[in-house]
Amino acid sequence: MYSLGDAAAARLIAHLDMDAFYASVELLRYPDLRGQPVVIGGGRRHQPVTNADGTRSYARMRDYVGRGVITTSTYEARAYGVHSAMGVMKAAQLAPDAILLPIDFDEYRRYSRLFKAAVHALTPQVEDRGVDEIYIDLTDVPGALADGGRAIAMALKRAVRDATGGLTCSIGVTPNKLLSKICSEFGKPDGLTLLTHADIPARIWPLAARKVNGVGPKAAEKLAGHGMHTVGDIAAADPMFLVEHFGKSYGAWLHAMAHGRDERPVVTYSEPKSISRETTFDRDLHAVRDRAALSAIFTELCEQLAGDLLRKGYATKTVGIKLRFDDFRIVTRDLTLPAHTMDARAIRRAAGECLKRVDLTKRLRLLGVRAGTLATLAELVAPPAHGVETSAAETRPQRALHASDNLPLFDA
DNA sequence: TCTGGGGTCCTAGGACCC
DNA sequence: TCTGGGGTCCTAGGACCC
Repeated sequence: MYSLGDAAAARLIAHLDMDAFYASVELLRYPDLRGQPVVIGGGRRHQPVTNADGTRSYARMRDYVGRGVITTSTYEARAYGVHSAMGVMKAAQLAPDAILLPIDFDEYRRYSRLFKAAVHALTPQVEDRGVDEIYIDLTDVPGALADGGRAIAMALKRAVRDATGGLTCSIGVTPNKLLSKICSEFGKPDGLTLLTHADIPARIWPLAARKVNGVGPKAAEKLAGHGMHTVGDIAAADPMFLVEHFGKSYGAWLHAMAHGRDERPVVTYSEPKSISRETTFDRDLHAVRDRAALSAIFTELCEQLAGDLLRKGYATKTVGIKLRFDDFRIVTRDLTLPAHTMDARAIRRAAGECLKRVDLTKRLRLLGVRAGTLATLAELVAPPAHGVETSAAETRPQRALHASDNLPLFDA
């Protein structure tokens, strides 16, 4: 049954964020590093070495050479000014003696499954937001509305810790996702913050606009240009002014956001919209001079993408490419096929067509291939109402693509 | 010696159809 | 011959997030 009151019904939403997740998982494996500045990132060429006497030797930041960036770091490393997305080479200038560990996504995914399973067991309404964070709808948890969610949140923190062998998380509990996401940052690590609408002026308005999920560097700069630095500044602004300068959609969102309004539901399941593979080269490559190397990389990306599609059970109808030039300019091209496919050769052929539409004078830094307009194999076999037309032949995986296949690529 | 890889959503113009 | 409007698909770019 639906009643008009439903939309306005008070909710209780949690945002759970694992503390320095990748770094914390590494500390479980290398407890001797606890308390030290540790940085995760940079690729795979700096594995720790176990010595004959059982001790371990680790790579130091100062020894790194390459184009990798920092994925995350321990709080001790952050104290040096090191932060995510910073180039490792640059970060090494700030913390040359910090330990550098390679990224091990398989291990982080394993711990991700562990903590999410623990949360699921207590509260089934969970929305995945990547490996290290989730939203949870606590509205229907018995007793939660009575204490603002404190008891269930503490139970969740305990469950996560027990399931992972000691990993901590921070939780924000508020009436919506927007506020909860902000609050999970408060009191990190191992934090718990409860907040209601009444707390917004005192606790949210003083925050820098950039702290809000959805206000990035560009928007923050533009807001600052209009004298708006804090969330409170935006809340005080005329909504018409915001719409005028930031567009109908984003302007209206800014106004609602600043007043702590957010009706987005917790979404427990969604199909992927696209799947992609991309790689940054060790050195910039030229379409003509490095034709063979580029062609081989292009082929491999298409094969990996086809493999991902097969493994996950999707076929694509829109194949796209992404290029990043040496000046960091990004260009994308895509092509919609007459029917869905998951065949590496068909994907490479389509990607090759896309490539022909790009001026390849400048050197390339990155190459990527993307599969969009996805359909599950079930949808292809039994088309839904507005049938995704295809034939069985196109859904059947075919032989692997070989670099020796003579395809018209990088024919600049 | 800056700046990874995998995503989502929005905008906007043109094609094409009714 | 002229005058509109709505809807969807395709493509390119960009902001933002983890």
